[in-house]
Amino acid sequence: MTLIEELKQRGFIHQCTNEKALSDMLNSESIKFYIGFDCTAKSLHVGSLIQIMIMRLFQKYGHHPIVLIGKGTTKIGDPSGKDETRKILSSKDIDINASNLEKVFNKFLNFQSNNKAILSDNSLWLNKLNYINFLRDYGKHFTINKMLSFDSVKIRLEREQSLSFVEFNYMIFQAYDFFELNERNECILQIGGSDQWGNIVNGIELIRRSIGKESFGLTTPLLTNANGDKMGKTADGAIWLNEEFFSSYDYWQFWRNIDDRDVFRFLKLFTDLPLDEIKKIESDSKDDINLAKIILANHATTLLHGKDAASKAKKTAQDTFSGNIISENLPKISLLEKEFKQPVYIYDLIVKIGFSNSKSEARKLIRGHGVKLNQSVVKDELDELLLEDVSDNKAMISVGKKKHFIVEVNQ
RNA sequence: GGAGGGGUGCCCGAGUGGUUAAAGGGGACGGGCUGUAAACCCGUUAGCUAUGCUUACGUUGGUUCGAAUCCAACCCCCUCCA
Repeated sequence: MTLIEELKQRGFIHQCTNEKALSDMLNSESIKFYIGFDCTAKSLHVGSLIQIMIMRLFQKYGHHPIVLIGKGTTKIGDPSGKDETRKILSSKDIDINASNLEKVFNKFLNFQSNNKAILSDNSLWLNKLNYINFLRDYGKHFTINKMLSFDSVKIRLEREQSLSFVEFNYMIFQAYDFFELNERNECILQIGGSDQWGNIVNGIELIRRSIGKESFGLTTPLLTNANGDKMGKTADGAIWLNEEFFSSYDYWQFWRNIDDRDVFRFLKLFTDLPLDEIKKIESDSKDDINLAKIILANHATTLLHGKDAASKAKKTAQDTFSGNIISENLPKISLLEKEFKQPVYIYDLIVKIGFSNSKSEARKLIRGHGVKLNQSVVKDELDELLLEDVSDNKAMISVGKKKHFIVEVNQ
């Protein structure tokens, strides 16, 4: 099977420029390609995972991924998919975010092999641009007429929301990134989400117009779940990929709880399992789709957090959902016995562990019968945790059906 | 610089002097049903030292017994003109 065939069967391709020529090239030589990641957030989230997985697959077929960290473009802010101006981040925050991103790429890509992945950063060239020279050399290749026709711009204008000149320039810089990578690293392909199509095509055209070379673009579908919602965001926030912001257990749970209709699509996108094996899983799990969800959760978690974390998460889930076993791996609060001289309010503990943002919220949860102490519903919002609730030094408090934590009491 | 329109809770959006912590919708969370699913039904959706108190309708000040609502100044956004 060729790379393009596998990409298609797994559902990675949304649009592609000159597919025939690209496909021939991918089959005959090892190429360099890039995907850009801005560092506007403290971590990547699941929404970027499809981009990471496609890089992984390309690398498996012998191609060189270039991970372009957008330290330069982050200073501007991509208007695509945003209906309001982004906050301007300080250089320090950008650096912190960038290093968090790098940690994740290290898990998915190989930075050592022959066709090793390369990390690049567009502030290398963007920071030293000279405005006049830049406009003369590259600005002439862009027409306002065309720029105005881009969705990212059109939507802002239609909604009568302001689009600053700074943001308006984003697409030019992204096009220029491609040009620079083409010059520096012979990068001939840019991949991105479907919302990046316009920006990618701009880069291809800039390369063609300024130096007459052909380059390629490929977009992945915008990842939505079966309800059509953008993937990766929940009320608590995004499904972060860095463990310090989103635990491996929660990550496992995220995949375990995926919509039925998404399971096999996601197995193809987010695991390394061969396609025929996925087909087999599909027929094996006809009677119990939850088996397939567990496989998905195991594999997706293994890729990001490792095998141990995945099996630990699985075990924790089995323990907590199947019975009364209190799993060791749940989040924990430690208290001393003498602290029980003062009332230990259950709502306070819920806030402490981070399952609720305020005491009021925690109390409302209790009022709505959403909180359990050792499997039985807490009836009064002012109920305290008492020493007699603690057996074997432990008590378990549950918020909803899925969030649990342990209170450990020591002498 | 001129003329006009606008800024309401997580988001959209109603409200033009009084039981308005603010209709309605969306989202999210909790409960029920289930399979840790979807759909559906119900509830919650500012904070706190909690049956009361404190914040809240761009900002600041004013009028009033009482303001998201009226007045003034300022800030920001949009449209048109220069």
